Amino acid sequence: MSHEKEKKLAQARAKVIKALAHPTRIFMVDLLSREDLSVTELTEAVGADVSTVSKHLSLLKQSGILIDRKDGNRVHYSLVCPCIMEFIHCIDDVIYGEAERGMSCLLPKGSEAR
Amino acid sequence: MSHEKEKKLAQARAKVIKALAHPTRIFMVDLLSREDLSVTELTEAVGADVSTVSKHLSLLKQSGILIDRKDGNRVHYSLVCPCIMEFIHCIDDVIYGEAERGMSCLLPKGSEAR
DNA sequence: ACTCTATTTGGCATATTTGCCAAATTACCA
DNA sequence: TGGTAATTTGGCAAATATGCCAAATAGAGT
Repeated sequence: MSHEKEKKLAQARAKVIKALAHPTRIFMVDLLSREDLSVTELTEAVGADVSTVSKHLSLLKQSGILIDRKDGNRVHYSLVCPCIMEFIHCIDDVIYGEAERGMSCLLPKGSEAR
Repeated sequence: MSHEKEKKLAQARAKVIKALAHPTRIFMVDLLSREDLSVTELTEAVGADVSTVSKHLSLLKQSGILIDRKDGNRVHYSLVCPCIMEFIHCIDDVIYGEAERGMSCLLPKGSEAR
């Protein structure tokens, strides 16, 4: 069976994308794209239990999306790669497409018809 | 508690990203970024049960990522928005960053927060 | 040492997701 | 009309993910 290499790649990609696949985690990434924040600050913004937020952050860190930095008592998280937000804006294109059914992103691929 | 608007957005984003958060589905999207394929063709490439593949495709369609087109007996799926692959390539940057811990996505475009 | 505050971890009950089988559906063709 | 290939759907058991509580850990200041 071919495609073995592509399948491995897909697995690695899935691991990262899964880490983003949660409303709270996306929200936090969005916030962190503007400024670094501590767990407490994120917890307030999110409005969930601290332990829950901590686990979300841990997941995002393990996936290579965030890094943490100790600052005395606190831990600040920040985006490793700002391109994540570009990525997410691309998702927004899909959302628009869903709503308007006209077309969404950059180029029509020549396969509309509907 | 503010951020209500951003949270709604995060929810919409999560719906789309969740649809991508599976190795098989990413693999299929990758294949479809090169050419449209039928369910049978995708099933062969993926190596899972047809019903499983069909359900994956249905999910991707419902999320606005794919559209289907009937062709006689068959159904061909294709990417609605090619930008999805950019998104995925950005994910690759994160994967590299994970492996090399050096730096990854030295941005091709004007980025750096926004 | 004791006390806060901040963060992480363990445990667990409750959702959600996944993937296979079998059965239903749809379209083509003889 | 019957037969066959292509696709979807229903159902269900097994695997994962989620979120809260309680308990553990870490740092700063007294």
